[in-house]
Amino acid sequence: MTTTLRDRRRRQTEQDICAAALALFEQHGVAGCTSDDIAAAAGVSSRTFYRYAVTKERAALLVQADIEDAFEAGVAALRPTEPLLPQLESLWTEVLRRHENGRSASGRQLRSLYRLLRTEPTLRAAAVAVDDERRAGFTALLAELTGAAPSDPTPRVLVEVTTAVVRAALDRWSEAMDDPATYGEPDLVTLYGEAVTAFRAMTQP
Amino acid sequence: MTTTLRDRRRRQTEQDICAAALALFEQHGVAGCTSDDIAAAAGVSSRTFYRYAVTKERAALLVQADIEDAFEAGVAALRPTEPLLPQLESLWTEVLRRHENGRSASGRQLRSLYRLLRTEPTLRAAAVAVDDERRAGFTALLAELTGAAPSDPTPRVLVEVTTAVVRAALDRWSEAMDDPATYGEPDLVTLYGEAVTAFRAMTQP
DNA sequence: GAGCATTGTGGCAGTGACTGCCAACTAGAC
DNA sequence: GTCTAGTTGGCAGTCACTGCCACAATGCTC
Repeated sequence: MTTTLRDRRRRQTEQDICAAALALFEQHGVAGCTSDDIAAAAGVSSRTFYRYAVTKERAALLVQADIEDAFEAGVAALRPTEPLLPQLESLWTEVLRRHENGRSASGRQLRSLYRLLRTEPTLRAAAVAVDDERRAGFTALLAELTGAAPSDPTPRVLVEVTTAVVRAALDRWSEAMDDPATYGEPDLVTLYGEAVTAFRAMTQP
Repeated sequence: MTTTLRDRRRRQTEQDICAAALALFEQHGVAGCTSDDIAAAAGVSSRTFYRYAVTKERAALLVQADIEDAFEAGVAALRPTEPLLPQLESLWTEVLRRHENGRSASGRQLRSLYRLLRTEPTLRAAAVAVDDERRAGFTALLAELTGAAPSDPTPRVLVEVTTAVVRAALDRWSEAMDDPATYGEPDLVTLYGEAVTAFRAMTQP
């Protein structure tokens, strides 16, 4: 067993905190509950709540850490000599498909989160902030992988643009949950595919 | 005179607050000064400081409001029937050129801000949050302008992608200021041009 | 399985960011 | 001049977050 007891505990309390935050945010709104409330609901002291969550809002964002970890791992496994844009696009497709499962617990939590993002500006602010941090990591990784010169804009543009398309898809996903009339059954992978198509259409007229 | 005295006062204190925030952030770091400090330096009470700045960090971000206002105005003046991507790209070029002036006061403040963004994570978090808010506005405007269906991903993708390229350029700009050895004389418009070139290269292999 | 090193946890006190409320003021309209 | 609406300042209060320290649990080693 490579995972020690401490590791498992750690992951467990992390999940507890995240679940508690999502539940309370949904029930009372972000402004309607305190960090102490979340900590208590997760069965943990206020102090350790902050050790895990760093910020009240970020507690709810822990669900998507897995996704971004998966993407980062995928970036490390790219083939730097072949065209990167299509590789990154199919990597995103793969990652999104694997995590969007509406039947798994984390899949449902992910939906909760993105529903909340539409109505909770402070939560959204936190989300874009962590997103930005992660992007910096992706960019550094990609730059190292391709051996690009530090002044070469390519890695940055690549990361910024591909994540921009993903963001467009995620925003539509959020919207679709509150408004199923306009969209049909909202399926994240499909929405991402449509965003990629729109992207292609606009770059090749 | 269409601008009333109140308007002028308002703009003045806004600039005072912004200038004070930038100065203190540069001198003592964001964590090294309180919102009261900034308010006092701007000659205003703590209460009205928050009325203008909303957030301690956002005080410094008021400099770039002009730029985003200019871009938004430009979006409203686009020709919806012609290809939008090149229009948006030249709009950004235009807007950046007009505001990057290193000799004007606001131009120097803009540089200060972007230098700070590299070293101050909380400031950067606030910056990406306001950026996100503005993008939502751009997207809504563009959607209305083109008369796209609400389920059409095109406006969103368009805004996300074009701003993504700008962000890549701005990040390199920040970096260039602290490291003039790697880059030559950092010129924002040039950097943006290079980012656009990289973008083209990666979409048309 | 006892003892030691490492890591995780809780409690507490303190700082400071932000808000609601109200009272005083000031520009603008007539 | 006066009335109205927008603007400001001063509290007082809440709550997010942090540093510090004592204590507990885990993992390692013999």
